Amino acid sequence: MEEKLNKPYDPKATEERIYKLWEESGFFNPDNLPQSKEPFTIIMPPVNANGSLHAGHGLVMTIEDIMVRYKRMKGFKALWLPGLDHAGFETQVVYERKLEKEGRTRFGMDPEKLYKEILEFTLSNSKNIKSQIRKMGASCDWSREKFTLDEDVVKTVYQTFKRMNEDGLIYRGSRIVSWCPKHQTSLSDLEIKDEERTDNLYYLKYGPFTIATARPETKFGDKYVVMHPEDKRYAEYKDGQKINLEWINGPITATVVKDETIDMQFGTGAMTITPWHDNADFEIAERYKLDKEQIIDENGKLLPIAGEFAGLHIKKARSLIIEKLQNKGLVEKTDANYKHVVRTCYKCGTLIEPQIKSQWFIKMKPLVEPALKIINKGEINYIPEHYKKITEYWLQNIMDWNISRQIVWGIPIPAKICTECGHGMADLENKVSKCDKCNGKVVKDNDTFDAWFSSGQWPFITLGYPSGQDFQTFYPTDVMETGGGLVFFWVARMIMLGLYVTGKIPFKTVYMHGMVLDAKGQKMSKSKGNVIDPMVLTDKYGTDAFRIGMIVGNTPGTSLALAEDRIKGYKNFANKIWNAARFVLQNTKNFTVPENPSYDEEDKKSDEELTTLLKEITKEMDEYKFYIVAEKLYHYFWHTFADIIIERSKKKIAENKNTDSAKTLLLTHLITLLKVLHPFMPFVTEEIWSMMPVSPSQGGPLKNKNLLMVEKWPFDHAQDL
RNA sequence: GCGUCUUUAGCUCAGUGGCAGAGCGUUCCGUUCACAUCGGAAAGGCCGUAGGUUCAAUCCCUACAAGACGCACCA
Repeated sequence: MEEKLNKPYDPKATEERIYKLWEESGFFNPDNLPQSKEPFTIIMPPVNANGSLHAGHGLVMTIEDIMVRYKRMKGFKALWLPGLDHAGFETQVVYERKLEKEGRTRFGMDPEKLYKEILEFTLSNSKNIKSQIRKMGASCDWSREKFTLDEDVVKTVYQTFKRMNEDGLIYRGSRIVSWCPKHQTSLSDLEIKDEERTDNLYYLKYGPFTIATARPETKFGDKYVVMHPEDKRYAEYKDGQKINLEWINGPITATVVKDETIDMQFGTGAMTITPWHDNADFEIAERYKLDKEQIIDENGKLLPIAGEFAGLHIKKARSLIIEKLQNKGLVEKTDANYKHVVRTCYKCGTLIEPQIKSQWFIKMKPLVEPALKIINKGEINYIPEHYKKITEYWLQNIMDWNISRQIVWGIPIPAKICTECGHGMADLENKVSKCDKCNGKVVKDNDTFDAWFSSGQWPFITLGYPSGQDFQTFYPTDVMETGGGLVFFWVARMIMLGLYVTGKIPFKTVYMHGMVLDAKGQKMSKSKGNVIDPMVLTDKYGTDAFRIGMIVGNTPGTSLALAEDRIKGYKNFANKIWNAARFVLQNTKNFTVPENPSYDEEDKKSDEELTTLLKEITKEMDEYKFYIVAEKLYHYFWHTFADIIIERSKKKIAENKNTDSAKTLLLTHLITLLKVLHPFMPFVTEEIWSMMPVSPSQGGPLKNKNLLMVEKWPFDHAQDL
């Protein structure tokens, strides 16, 4: 044992061996925990299987591991269920880039072949991810690991789809969706990035009106001119009035529409609408049952309605159209400094082209109401609290959810579509062969589900809903810990779907961590080149240093500037613990802690101080205030235990005065501190623990020894009462 | 435009209705004795601005400013 206690602590010689020890012990699996009482459950946010762990994952793994290790030591039947995410669109985009590099493209590829290739790609990457999760020290139960495309996951998702369909919560509708012309799929609001741009705003003559537009290339089919009913400038024009006028490709007849949503202050207060390619215009057209016409195809090219411009890409067409309008004398003026926000694909930056598409939608209202009710009642504890307000605000303004994606990498939607009337029917067993509305021919729906639809069901799916034993034992789960950015897209949806499917909340507490930024407080991004790889840091400073460095002072919901120096400082701390332990062990050889230890006065005081600390931090652990516990432990260990208690003991040992008191205090303090530090710095503490002598015949310091990870947390509030 | 958060030491951040805290960094001193990945000491802050509540405000309230993030169909 002594040979192992070399001078500096060496994480590289330790971590892999210790993790193996834990894993082989079986204690990651709550079924194997000794004397466990109530369950404590965390479902790991499924990690994108296609890449590597990033700094944010490092924080996730650390926080969740702290929670689960703490509860395990407190005697709970602690389950942390790991998962991997096929990450539908994300992964497909990564794979498409790979194809591009190889000079291939997914378009025209056999979908089955493409799916197989992506699956292979994902599975080979997932090994990497899993070893990185292990590297972080995550004490999750690998025997319960789930992948978002596992057979039973798909089965449950289908059941939910079917049930929602039967309950009338799902409809297939021709609605305007956000279409990425590059990736050839519709996207959810999450997958869209707003970008501020300065463009030309053209003032065009439209008969007696002047209309302002930034997108003249969409205007071919515009035959409605809309204005506010109270706009005095246009009082002479009546709702429904027809006006003949000269337009881009010749004379047309326009119809006047009066609508209150028009902003009289903007432009000229009059506008024409393009319902097929604009959300607002679509809404207006829906309200008044106006015609809708497609102008731009799925690739971003103009359709025959554009006349001589047909087949041109809209990017090229704009200037040509303006040129023609100018020649016709229809351009009144151009404002070159028009600042506005455009919507782009968050992956490729391509301008989103709204299109009307037939897709599956979920009616959100009936799902929102019960969710709002329970959130309002405070049945879900939000940390930090203001996320509750944010959630309520969002839920009150929610729109129906488009769950269809035109990509292969995902769970296929089990449905048939009528080729004649467009009606869609859920078809889990592949039995539907005729349209149940018009008796027409049907084809299989080729779309896949939005990955959030399945991950929104994650807490109960992973636990084997509806009949699994785990579902009975571990659901509702205790904590959902994830990034603040996912509060709507994932957390709110899990609450709604959890309530809908199981009738119960999916988790009692939502813990949201902030973003991990670079040392200067900038968002990390590949293009900026400021991405910090957690694996580089753990390799350099050790996982324990990385973990506690991510935690100290990092309050929930607040972003964290990750400076390397910060981690470096905690490497020194790991070493400090190591050396203090060496001192204690070397100086207490052949010493036995007496049954009823008696301390001298100052040692007694120190012993009481530790109890006070334990009381405080246990309360703070229960309140999820890890940032303060970590700091207190750091401080106490270094500046009280090492600087005061150890220094004091040196004198006593040298003078051979009150040595029993000193040695007892050293050992009991070390044992206790190792335990409470363990959730934060599991490797170094477990390693030292393995070297603590067991002397059963002499009654101490440890009568028998388990792994530190399943030792009892040294303070219990219940005893305190 | 709406919403949420932030503003405290050079940097990153805790914190409390009653002389302002930590880590890192800086300066000075110290190498046998667990650890130089160390020890000892020190410097350093009108707690964003302006009002208000209070015996007392960095903390509570109001306005403003700056920044971050989220939401939104302004053509």
